[in-house]
Amino acid sequence: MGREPCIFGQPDCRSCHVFKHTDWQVLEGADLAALSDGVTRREYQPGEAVYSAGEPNRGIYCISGGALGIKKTDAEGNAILVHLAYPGETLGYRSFLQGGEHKTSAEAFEPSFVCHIKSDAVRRILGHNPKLGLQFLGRATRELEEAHEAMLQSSTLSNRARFIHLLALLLRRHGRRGPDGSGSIHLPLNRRDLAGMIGTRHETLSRIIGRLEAEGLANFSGREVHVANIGALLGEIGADAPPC
Amino acid sequence: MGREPCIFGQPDCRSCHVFKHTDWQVLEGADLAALSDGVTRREYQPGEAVYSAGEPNRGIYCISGGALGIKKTDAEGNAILVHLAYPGETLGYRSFLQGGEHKTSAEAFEPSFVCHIKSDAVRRILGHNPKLGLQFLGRATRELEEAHEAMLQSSTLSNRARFIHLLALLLRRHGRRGPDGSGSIHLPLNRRDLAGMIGTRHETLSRIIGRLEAEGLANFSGREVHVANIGALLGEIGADAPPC
DNA sequence: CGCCAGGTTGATTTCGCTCAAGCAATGTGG
DNA sequence: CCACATTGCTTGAGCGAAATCAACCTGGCG
Repeated sequence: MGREPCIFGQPDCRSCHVFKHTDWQVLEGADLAALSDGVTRREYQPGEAVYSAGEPNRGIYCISGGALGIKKTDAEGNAILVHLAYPGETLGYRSFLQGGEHKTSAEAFEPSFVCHIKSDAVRRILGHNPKLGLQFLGRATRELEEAHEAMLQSSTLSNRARFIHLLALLLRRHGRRGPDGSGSIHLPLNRRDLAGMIGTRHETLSRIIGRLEAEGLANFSGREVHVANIGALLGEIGADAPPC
Repeated sequence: MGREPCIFGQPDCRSCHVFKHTDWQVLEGADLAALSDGVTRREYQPGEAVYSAGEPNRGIYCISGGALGIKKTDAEGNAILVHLAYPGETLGYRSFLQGGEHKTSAEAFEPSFVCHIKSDAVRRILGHNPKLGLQFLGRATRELEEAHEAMLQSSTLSNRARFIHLLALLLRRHGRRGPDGSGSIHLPLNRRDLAGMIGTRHETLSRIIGRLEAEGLANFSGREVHVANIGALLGEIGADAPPC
């Protein structure tokens, strides 16, 4: 048989295991019922797109399991990864609100479960319940801050320092950390996407990884990474600054 | 005598000349009155800060005249300009919503008039009128898109191409354009800030400018710029792409 | 077996940063 | 009115980081 991309019926948001971490947690009563009525859950395999840039918006998505990447691509096909999305996050609210096409693509990095919510339902709730809009607003401002932080980093830090930052972040999210300051991780991304996250080419990333291994700071074997001393790794980037 | 930084009393938002371009345009009746009650207008001279990174948020701001720059600075003092703000725009809503300190600084580039709105007033309106929150949400998503666009550009385009983009944008906003495709502008920023907008050093920008002059694409004399053929300038960046 | 995608490595060159000096305009105090 | 500091901008030399082009390796798969 093998895997079939299963489409589930209407799950009930009230009993969803991530409900209290979502933007919808502020809803009650009729709004909550209306939400559940507009929801369909579906599984996505790695590499599969939830939506792609250029498509018209068809509603909003909410992640209930897995990990997704939000990519932006230019006319020449260069792609950067602008965000990693995890369970509880809302996707596609931007194009939903601006009423146009998706400007980014959302792609599963692991087998993921994503709920689709009908436009009508969201629009109706947004129109009379200020709380939901404020939740979205909070999400948007946090993402904006993340983007500004990335802009600052990309113009002040070296590629090497940015990659170390990224690695530390992925270790926190996806990794297993030992009590001795070590950590292991199965990377959810291939080298190209990893390079896209720090705004460089995959060849350059390959060299950076080679250097980190030579210095004994980390072991890479395909997507498996082992870091003996996370503190030493992070010390690297502090030491990048002038010893003033 | 000379100029004194004048603080005006409470202007009436309903009669403000930019009112219909602001986020507040959706307010009516009592909300509008409450807004006007919470407002103070004040003039800022070039270089003066409306708020600075690290300060606690004390309310939000609305620009009624001039031009401001939103800067983000890191620990080493490197600064980038993340946004140019014009009349009608709302400032400081991010830290206001997240309840913390300002993560960016807002600085006048021209003599500017900015209204301050008391936190209480905004919080009260946001709590019961969904429309205002949705306006803010729209603003946040547009800024987010702008930030993502900048991230993509900074990792795919050369400094030269980014500067040409910026120049074209400033020409649209601040410049006078002739019917023959020419354009003139008095730059609202010094070289350092200009460099900060494209994520490079001022020396590098200076060289880029020198090259553009040598190629006859633009004339720079201090902050005065004249472009003979905007089309040719923009053609440059299209031509940067491989002639495939 | 050949093909292909993902990854590594090498050689070369371009780009932009750093450090440093120089220059013009402006302001300041004696 | 002159010596002097200050600020904003430009220029030069040298260097290092990273992009580019290209070859090559590896494991999976029809």
